[in-house]
Amino acid sequence: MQAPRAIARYAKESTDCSRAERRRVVIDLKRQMILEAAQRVFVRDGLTGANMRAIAREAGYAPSALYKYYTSKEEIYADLLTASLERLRAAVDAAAPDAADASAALQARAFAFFDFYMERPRDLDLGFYLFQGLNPVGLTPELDSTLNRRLGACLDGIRGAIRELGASDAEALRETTALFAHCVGILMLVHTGRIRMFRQSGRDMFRDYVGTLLSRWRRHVSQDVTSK
Amino acid sequence: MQAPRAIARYAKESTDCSRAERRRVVIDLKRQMILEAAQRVFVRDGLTGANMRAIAREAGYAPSALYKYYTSKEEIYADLLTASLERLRAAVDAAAPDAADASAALQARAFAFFDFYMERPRDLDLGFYLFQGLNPVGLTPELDSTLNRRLGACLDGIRGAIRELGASDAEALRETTALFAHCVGILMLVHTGRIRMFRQSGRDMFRDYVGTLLSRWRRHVSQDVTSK
Amino acid sequence: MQAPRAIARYAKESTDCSRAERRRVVIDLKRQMILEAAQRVFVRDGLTGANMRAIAREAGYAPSALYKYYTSKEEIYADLLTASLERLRAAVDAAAPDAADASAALQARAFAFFDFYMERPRDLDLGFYLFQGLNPVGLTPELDSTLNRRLGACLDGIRGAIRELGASDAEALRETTALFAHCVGILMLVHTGRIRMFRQSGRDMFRDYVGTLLSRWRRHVSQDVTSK
Amino acid sequence: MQAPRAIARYAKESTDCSRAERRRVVIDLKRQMILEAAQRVFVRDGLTGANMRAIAREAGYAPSALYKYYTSKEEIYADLLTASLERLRAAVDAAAPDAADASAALQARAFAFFDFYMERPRDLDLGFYLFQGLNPVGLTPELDSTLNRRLGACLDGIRGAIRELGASDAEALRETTALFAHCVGILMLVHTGRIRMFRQSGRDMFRDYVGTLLSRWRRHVSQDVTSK
DNA sequence: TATGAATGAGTCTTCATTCAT
DNA sequence: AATGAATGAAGACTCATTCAT
Repeated sequence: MQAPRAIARYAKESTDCSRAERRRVVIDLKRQMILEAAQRVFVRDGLTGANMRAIAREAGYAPSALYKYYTSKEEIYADLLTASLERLRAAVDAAAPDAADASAALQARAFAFFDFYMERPRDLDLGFYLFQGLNPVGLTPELDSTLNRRLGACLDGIRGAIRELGASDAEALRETTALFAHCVGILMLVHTGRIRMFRQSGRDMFRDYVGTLLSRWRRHVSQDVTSK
Repeated sequence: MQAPRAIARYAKESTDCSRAERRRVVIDLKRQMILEAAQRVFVRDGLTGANMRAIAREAGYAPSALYKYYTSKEEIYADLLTASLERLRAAVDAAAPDAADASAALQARAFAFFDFYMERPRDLDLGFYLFQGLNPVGLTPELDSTLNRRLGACLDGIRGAIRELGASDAEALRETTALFAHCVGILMLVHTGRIRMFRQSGRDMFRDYVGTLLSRWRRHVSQDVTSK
Repeated sequence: MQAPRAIARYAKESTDCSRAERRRVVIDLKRQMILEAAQRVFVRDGLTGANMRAIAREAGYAPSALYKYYTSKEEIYADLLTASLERLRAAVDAAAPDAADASAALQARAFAFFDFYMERPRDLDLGFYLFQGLNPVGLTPELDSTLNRRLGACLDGIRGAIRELGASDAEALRETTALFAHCVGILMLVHTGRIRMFRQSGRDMFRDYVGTLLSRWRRHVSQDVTSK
Repeated sequence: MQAPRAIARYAKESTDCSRAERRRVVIDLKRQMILEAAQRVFVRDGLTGANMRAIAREAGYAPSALYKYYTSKEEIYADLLTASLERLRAAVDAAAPDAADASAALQARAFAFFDFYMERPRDLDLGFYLFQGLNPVGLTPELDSTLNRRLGACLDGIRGAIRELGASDAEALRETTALFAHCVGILMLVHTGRIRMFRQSGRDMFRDYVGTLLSRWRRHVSQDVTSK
């Protein structure tokens, strides 16, 4: 599925045909295929079930072959999260491509974010595992900042929309952070099943929060308008 | 820490000196000490590092000796969380013993809750692990509902205060759940270090949230007053 | 507390009152009680389930207390088999107390033997375990010959009856051995469930064998008679 | 012993040299070698001593390496018994290839059976252990019936010979079962050393039994002849 | 006399990883 | 480029036994 795409990408992008370049592309392709296998295993068996054997089997490789493309399990996990964040960004960006109305854009993007994890508990797992449980070997400072940047990119659209609603840069950042935290909190509750104990709906709760957020800044906007 | 307390408890509570009673107390004490060792291992090495061998070593036992006091690893984990929730409850209850002012009580309790986990990231870990990752063997329905009840008890004071501010039962439950979620979300951000990326302070964020919550219901109260 | 009671019991049973003797009696009594507990555990849980913990629990002792009366698990097992063989002998002896008719006596005793093990698979287990699997520590030459003697005593009645049917000492021994072997073989088949595969009844097979044996020596008798 | 044979078998049987085929053969060979190591450990240390560590050591492997070839200890045990029964069948079949004379064939096969176990007490152990003590995990109904069939096959030749001597199907089955039981019983006596106590020779006893059996059915045959 | 505490050797099994080919 | 073979460290847990009290 992905492979032909990668080939296509290669055909398009690569004009020079140096041997090293070709090799690089093939390796990237294989890494991609391994990653997709890992993703399938992850979705199927979760964190505990996703071991090198299982990933290798799913990828059609012997376990040892994986080490040609990834130096450790942690590296695969890290790449998996990177890809996950990439998909998240795509989902959020796709939510409000033409941000005519800041308020609508904010809502659309926030829900895109929320729903992405709501529907993909394994991606949430992965994020938490990597962001906190990852082996020192795996979580290099470089990787950490890369992941940060990717996560930040996912939230940029939301922050932009809040700014458009009249918030300063600092305010927008604070609100975005709070929104992110609230989102994460609700997702944890849902994901661990604790939400049942409160007899609430995660999505309704998130809607409430976004509603409050919007009203806060819409009022602000009108006040601004009024004050002019 | 705990050991002297346990001894003190014994001295206070136990007036009869029956052998069985005495033995029970000693066993409880040892369980407590093992638990504390487990807690230390947990704090030092996290979830993955907290295996029976490490706990035994920390407690000064051979691994097999632990099984006199706990029938399985999961049981230790479960007790660890139970104790953690108990400490949490004590912290929250101690925060506003005489709830003269509902608003002040809410604030005090909410911050007690927040600060407890803020200062004890491993307790948070533990809660998440147990609430989601615990072995089917360990997380019996009974244990699950016990843990739920304990967590609920921690939040009861907060819910009560919100009700006193004029919220209905259902509203108070929703607000409490949202507060809990927000709290959890911020703690995750802090705990995973992601908060740095947003250049925010977790505690300030939480203060903001509680402030908004308070103003929402204080206004409500005054509206109530006005409407009368 | 215990002493007076023990003395009273002893006063009934024993006539000489030396301290050492008294102690001996008490120890034997306790050994007996432990043995009975072990027997119950054995019947309930089989060879694999019969560990020191279980035996101690059943006997109302702490595991370590057992070592005052038995120096090892193997010793308990050995005593268990000794007692089992004793019961077997009682059963066989009780089968034909007044051996008027040698043929009837043989039949009665043989079936007593067979049925004893037929109804008590655990005793069979025990016998095989001890006779073959016992730790070198447990199976001393003395014990071995004791067990042999006890087993021999169980078969004496049968051997005597065969002799009465006209067999010489050597012939009677050979026939008894063969009968014993046949009996053991059938019991193994029954006990392991293999008999089902042959769609036969263990008891019928044994009856056939005894029938053949009887006819062989009854004929012999009549031939003797005829030749006179 | 077996290894060269396995290689020879490969050389003979395998004309196609596909990689998979070759690999299959090597794996079979290694399994065979592990099996032989297990067999040696069994013979040396008996059932209780034959644990994975010991087998691995004997085979020149690390314990974990065995799991490439066998998924569990029980599987090794099962294979061991299967191979044992296979060797037994070969021994019995080789005993009277051209069954010209039913009486001679019966004798030859019966003794082949008897001698096989007489010379290999551990195979007997193994059989009993597996047929009764095997873990539920290991003794699946399929395995059970396979083992039954293999054991049955070993006795088919004997049963056939008895039938040729004039017994009906049912009679032949009964006699075969009885012969098997007798054989097992004697072997147990020999194997546990109890036979010494009776001062008999196991082989002589078995000869007697077979003699009686033969005379019973030979007479039958002549009676048949006479009645014609 | 009996106990509770504790141990250490042992059980099977899993898994990430290495290395010669 | 890929593999199969193999490893070693680690996992939880059991059990007979010892010893101070």
